[in-house]
Amino acid sequence: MAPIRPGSNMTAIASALGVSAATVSNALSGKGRVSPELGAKIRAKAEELGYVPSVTARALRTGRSRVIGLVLPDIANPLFPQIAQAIENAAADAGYGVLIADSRGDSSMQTLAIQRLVERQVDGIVIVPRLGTRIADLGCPVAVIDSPSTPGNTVSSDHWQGGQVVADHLVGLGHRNFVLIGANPLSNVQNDRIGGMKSRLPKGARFETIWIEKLEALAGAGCSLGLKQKVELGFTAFAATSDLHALRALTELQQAGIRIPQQASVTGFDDLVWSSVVSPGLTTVRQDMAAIAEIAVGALVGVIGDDAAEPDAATITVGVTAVAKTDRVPMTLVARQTTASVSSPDFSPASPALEGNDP
Amino acid sequence: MAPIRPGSNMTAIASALGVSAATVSNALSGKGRVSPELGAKIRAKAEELGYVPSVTARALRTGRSRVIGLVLPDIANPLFPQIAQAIENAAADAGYGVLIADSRGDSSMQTLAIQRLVERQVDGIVIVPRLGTRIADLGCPVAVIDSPSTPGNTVSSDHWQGGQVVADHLVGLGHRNFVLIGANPLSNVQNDRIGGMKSRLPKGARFETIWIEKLEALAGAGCSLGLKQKVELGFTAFAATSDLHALRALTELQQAGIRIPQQASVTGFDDLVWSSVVSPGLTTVRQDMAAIAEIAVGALVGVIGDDAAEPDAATITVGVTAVAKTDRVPMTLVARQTTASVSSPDFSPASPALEGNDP
DNA sequence: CTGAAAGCGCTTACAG
DNA sequence: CTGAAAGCGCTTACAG
Repeated sequence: MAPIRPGSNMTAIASALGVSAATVSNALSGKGRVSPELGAKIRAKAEELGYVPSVTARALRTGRSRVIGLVLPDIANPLFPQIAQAIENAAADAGYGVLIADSRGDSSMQTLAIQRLVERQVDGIVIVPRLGTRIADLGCPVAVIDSPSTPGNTVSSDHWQGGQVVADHLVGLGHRNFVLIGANPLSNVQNDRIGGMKSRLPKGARFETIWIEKLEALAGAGCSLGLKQKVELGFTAFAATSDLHALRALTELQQAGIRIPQQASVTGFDDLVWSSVVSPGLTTVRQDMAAIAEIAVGALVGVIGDDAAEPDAATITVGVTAVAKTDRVPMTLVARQTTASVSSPDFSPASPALEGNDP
Repeated sequence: MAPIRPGSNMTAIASALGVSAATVSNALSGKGRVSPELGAKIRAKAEELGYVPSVTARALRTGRSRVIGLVLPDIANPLFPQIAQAIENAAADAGYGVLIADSRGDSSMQTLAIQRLVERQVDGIVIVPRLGTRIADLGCPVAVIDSPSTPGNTVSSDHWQGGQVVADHLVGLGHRNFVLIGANPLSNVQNDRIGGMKSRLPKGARFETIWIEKLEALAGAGCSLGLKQKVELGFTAFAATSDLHALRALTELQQAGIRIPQQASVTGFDDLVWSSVVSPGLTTVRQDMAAIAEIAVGALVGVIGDDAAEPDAATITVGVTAVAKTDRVPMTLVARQTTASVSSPDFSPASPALEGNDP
């Protein structure tokens, strides 16, 4: 097969104009000094010939590919579209392409997926690490998106604050009896969210936390989280650490004949696609992915730098973590269940007011 | 910044062994004839030095980047994770990387996103086209994933057959009164799915089709599809062309106090993440994304070819469509609502049996 | 079987 | 301000 790219290269422009390729390069990059007139002529000719620079040649020469990699623990994660979109946008704005990696759901494949990226000579990698994973030195700059509670430098939403926002909203609706629903007690993100929620529950509020790791396992008939019983026990607010769990709670409650939001409120996190589609809509908290992506990509680009690759093997930079400090990006409430018929803001259940049964 | 990659290149191996770079290249690629002993020595030394080939240099020399692009109309599409994962896997198996493109939700940006990909010299592009979009000649091989009903060469699930599978399932449960729910009457995919469903409704069955394009608009309080009334009119099966619409139907029915699956069955399409999480689970139809991705990537790789780029400008290949024929990949039912209390398989509604009120 | 040479398209010191 | 030269790391005819 013939080459895909149009035939025009710097040499073509140079010879068409009787100048050198170096001058064309200088004119087009604006780096070397070129007379205004010649510069204009060169740019015009480039335009005329439909010149498209060869990123490949540039990469070979400069040692920078202008591509970053994106790694998620599980590409099937419902948050992936939001993240990928934000990263791609931020990268494109910075002149970078985004190569994706998938570990095929297998934890042990994650390293291989990252390695494939490195072999493709990405200039840096954005990683949303698998739960509990420490990212090894990759030999290239890395930006980690994770909870601020995670050791090491990360960019992240302020999940704790997000939890507070949800709790404030629920408390404002009059709720005093909370069921907090999490997926994994080892997740820093989820612990932050739950911690933030708890921190805003008023004196006398009652809460209970349930962790449900394998949500799909409940799909079988008869399986349930027992949420109906919680309602019978006087719980009225069901606050999940993810929209997926909130969806489970919503449908299970509805299935049990509980009216939402009249008898109970359900909230989630992340404003995933279905939260605006279910009836009633899910109150949730949205991450500012654009801001997170900008910080992550910006940090990466900063470390990658603009200087050319000097073949100075002695100073090979290994395992740079690009994000220099822990950035916390605020989250915003998306309230879709704005009413609730909780008896009164001062309502206390018949059972003694507990500070919770949590460990 | 110093170059990221380890210092070892072919020249390093060559000089360490006192041979030429050409021989190293031949030994490592297995293309030129090299004596078995020398070949082994070279491979050992490469291993020892931690040699990683420069994809950049190879790309510059061969004219092929070994990267393909992936373009979806809307990266926020809930099917995106499934597709991206499948394409990435198929591409990795074929030795290709995957660069993503995003049009930022803006239809007019799609062309720009594709152009960015082309400028990065991808060897080919996999496109899931925006509704009604014809893909212009891109100057590089393209594989289109779309409905088989779409003009031109495409790879696709057999959406019609998928519709039949759903209908067969519902009919088998005893349903005779169907509400078909689609998102967009202009979508070939959805028309195929609905067409397939209709084709399997038995004589005397009644059906009605409703199209609901802006699902999110329903999130507001009071908005509804009026599904409760449908139940009152005797409809028992609600079959949507997407899990997102099915989710809306499920929650709206539950919200209205209808018991699922006792009083009505709800089915969707695509086995999106929440279909196994809601209560009760959604019966749905799964696409074989792995097979589709393999066909798409395989076709692309076939067109890209193994031959080197001869600078034969006269035969620049423009707008190749890589997929040579319309492939139809069968879909499989995922039944999660396996019971229904429809009076009897021969039950006919009081109202006259219609062939449907559809145009 | 092995090597010397050219070249993919660009950028970057270094001269002029 | 402009150009000649070298080189990023590889592959591919072509000689030997």
